[in-house]
Amino acid sequence: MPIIDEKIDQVKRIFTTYLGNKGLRKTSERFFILEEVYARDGHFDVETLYITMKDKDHSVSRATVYNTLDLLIDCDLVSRHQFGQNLAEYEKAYGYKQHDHLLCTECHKVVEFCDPRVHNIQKNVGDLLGYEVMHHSLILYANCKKENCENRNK
Amino acid sequence: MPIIDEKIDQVKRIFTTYLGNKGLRKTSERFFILEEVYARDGHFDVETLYITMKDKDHSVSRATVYNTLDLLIDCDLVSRHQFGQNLAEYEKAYGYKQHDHLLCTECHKVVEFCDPRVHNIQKNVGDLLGYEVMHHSLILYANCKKENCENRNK
DNA sequence: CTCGGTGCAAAGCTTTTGCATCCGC
DNA sequence: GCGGATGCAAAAGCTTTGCACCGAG
Repeated sequence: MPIIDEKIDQVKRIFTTYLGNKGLRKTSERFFILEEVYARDGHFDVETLYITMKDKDHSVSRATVYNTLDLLIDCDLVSRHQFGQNLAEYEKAYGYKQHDHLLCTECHKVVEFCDPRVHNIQKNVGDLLGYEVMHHSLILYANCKKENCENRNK
Repeated sequence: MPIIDEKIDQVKRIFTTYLGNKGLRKTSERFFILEEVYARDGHFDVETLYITMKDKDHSVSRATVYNTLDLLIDCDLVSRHQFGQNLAEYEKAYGYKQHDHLLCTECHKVVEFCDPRVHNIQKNVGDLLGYEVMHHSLILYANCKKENCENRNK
């Protein structure tokens, strides 16, 4: 059996357990949304997910999408990013390396990177201030140089 | 003359120069907004600034507030933060130490902190990926422990 | 059978836009 | 006086909410 199938099964088990522990119902809509999220690569917004599911005959309401994504975030299966000013972007989170984002302010390209020092800072600052840091958001705003940016001034 | 007065004069000179260089007009509204921003401590949102100015008989339109804040951000006199999902918060930036934020997810308190390693990461990652990083946003999401948090479950 | 979940549409909120008027240069 | 800036209100866009109906437990 391909690794990808194992992963989605594992994720479904985690979600099932989470729903059980919280006394929440295991509705088909919630699992359709989970499947669609994990079938995607990279970032997506609510509207895109909503349209895709409608096209696939797994239609759910926008309200249910928002509600379910909140649940998935709560059990760490999904992460939310606020790149722009008014549009939340989401991303599957289980089994993928923790990473941060660099945004090009010229062409709006998003590059993912990973630096272990971020985690150290998170830990140290938490200890210093007397907080337990659960997670973080680090965004670098940058200008691409000409040769790196096929979309410049797009 | 108090230091505070020197600072606002300095900031006004910077803004005047910026507007001059860009060929933008030096309107009274723009300087009223600059004054009000620098009279404030900590974070504020557009609506609060708008209401305060209306109460002080320096009434300007919301559109002008948004427009002017964008200019002030462009010349590094103001910084914008996206803490919540739908509300941008702003802060004066000139002459204040660069810092990042820790948010308590229990009581929504915001704590500022400063860690020099963040700047190193910004520089290193930029060099590695071939970007020039202009600025960054780092937010730590944390849980306060009981004794640190007078607002718990507020 | 109960009550939480869903769907739909309307409402809410922040931010942007269009257009007539105003004023810095 | 010209063209950019402002003010106002309407529009836009994402997210939340209210309510009737449905279906998991």
